[in-house]
Amino acid sequence: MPETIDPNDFLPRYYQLANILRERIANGDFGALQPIPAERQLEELYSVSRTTIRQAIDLLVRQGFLYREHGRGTFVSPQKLQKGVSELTSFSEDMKQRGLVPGQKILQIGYVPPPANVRSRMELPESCDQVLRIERLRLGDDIPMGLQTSYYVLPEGQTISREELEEYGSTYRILQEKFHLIPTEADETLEVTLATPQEAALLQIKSGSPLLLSERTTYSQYRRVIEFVKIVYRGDRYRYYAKLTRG
Amino acid sequence: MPETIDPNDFLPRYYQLANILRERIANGDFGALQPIPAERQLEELYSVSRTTIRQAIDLLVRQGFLYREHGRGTFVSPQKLQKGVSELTSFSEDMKQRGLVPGQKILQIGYVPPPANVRSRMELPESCDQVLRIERLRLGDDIPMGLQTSYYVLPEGQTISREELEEYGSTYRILQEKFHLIPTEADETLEVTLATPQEAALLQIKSGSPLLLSERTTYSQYRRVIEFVKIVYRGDRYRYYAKLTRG
DNA sequence: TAATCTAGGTGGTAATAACCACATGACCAC
DNA sequence: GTGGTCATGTGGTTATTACCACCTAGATTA
Repeated sequence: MPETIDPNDFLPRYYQLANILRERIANGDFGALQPIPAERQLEELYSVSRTTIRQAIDLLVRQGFLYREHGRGTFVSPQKLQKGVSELTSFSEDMKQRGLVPGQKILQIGYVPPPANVRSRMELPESCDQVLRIERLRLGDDIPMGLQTSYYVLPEGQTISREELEEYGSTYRILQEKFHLIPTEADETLEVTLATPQEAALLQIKSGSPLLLSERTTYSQYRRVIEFVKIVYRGDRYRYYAKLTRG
Repeated sequence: MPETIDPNDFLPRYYQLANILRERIANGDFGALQPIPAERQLEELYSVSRTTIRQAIDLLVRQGFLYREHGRGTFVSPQKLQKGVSELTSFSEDMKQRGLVPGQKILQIGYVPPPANVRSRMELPESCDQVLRIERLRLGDDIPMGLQTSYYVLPEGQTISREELEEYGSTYRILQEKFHLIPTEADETLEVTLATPQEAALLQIKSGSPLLLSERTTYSQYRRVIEFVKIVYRGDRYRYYAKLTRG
């Protein structure tokens, strides 16, 4: 990890600086609740303008690593707040963040005519009569965590095979590496349901057990819908985290 | 609503401009998916620098009203995305956003020694042996939506009376107007539970019905814990919304 | 006709300069 | 002591200028 800023790097300077500072926070160079150097000192330290310094700090503040106090300084957030505001993550990333090994068992994969609710949530035109549907049992440390049904509209003539899915593990990786589609934004709803006998059997719980139902529409960098994902999580194994801000 | 920027206003110019633009979006001056004027045009229109324009737009992008496309322009988000990213709201604000009239029935209010989980979530020191506990039935359009238990540590010698609570309606209003404490950030967890007989009776549902359990620790502008709130929502009446972002 | 180039638009990044608002601590007057 | 004042350091706001990266449409060319 370089500790200086390279003006010729393909990454913008404020982004490089944010990475450097994030690294230094992780290293413990700056302790929790302690101030980082003042903006005008950082100017000298890294030989960039205050504009750039502030852009980097803005980024880290939004990501929850730092907070500012007018007239006092910029400080390192306590550990537990260093999670990022409602970060969009795949199931695999989510599991890793929780310290579990993500896993999956593919139940079904194939093309289907989109159900009405899926059509509506994905803003599909009338003309679209086929979507890719993937149904998977999702595991954390090999224990069933949830049942996931996801729908995709892929670029003309493209598809995802069962083999690819097994190889990559994460659909987000396939979307990015094969189709160059970057999940950028999502709308998610959470509610409560009870397990149907089928769900219960797959999740290894009693029928009628409470489940946390998540439905998410994900958008690409082009503001197009990429996927619609429904996951029912085991109520006894899954807890949802959010960080909220105001102003 | 003024449509020009007053340099002498106590609000910063970028903030005034954000308000003006948000208003114009709401008015339909700029249609969904349509571009707003280019940054260099806005400079002329409102006689402020591009720095200020970009700060205002940044704000509206973070709040979900606009999105940018490099080389093309800045566009108005489709309606459903105009919700703001994981905004920290009080129960009352939440209900209003859903188009319901918030209500409450105060069940209990008084000082108690903090339970262990509350002590831990509020990061209370050993020495703190009394916290204000408020238990309320929360209503939306006069129908029970959830059961809320909240805990507060207030400034020395200060308190909240039942009468104040009934008058103000929202504890967030009391915190801001009486104590000048602004809820700024919160950590929230969501999980599933089943209604106890007591909860069921109050919420007018069957015992054992599924509930959505939210636990939230709220921080003030000084990064101090203000409150810890536990709400159990009726599973059949409440759905949680979140907007997630990446990068 | 179709592919290519190019001018001019858009947002993105960056440096520089100035001044404002808030917090703090040293100092002084009472 | 106590309280006010003020210098100084911090982040907050704003203007100006410049150039880069990307997109689009119209002109140009094969």
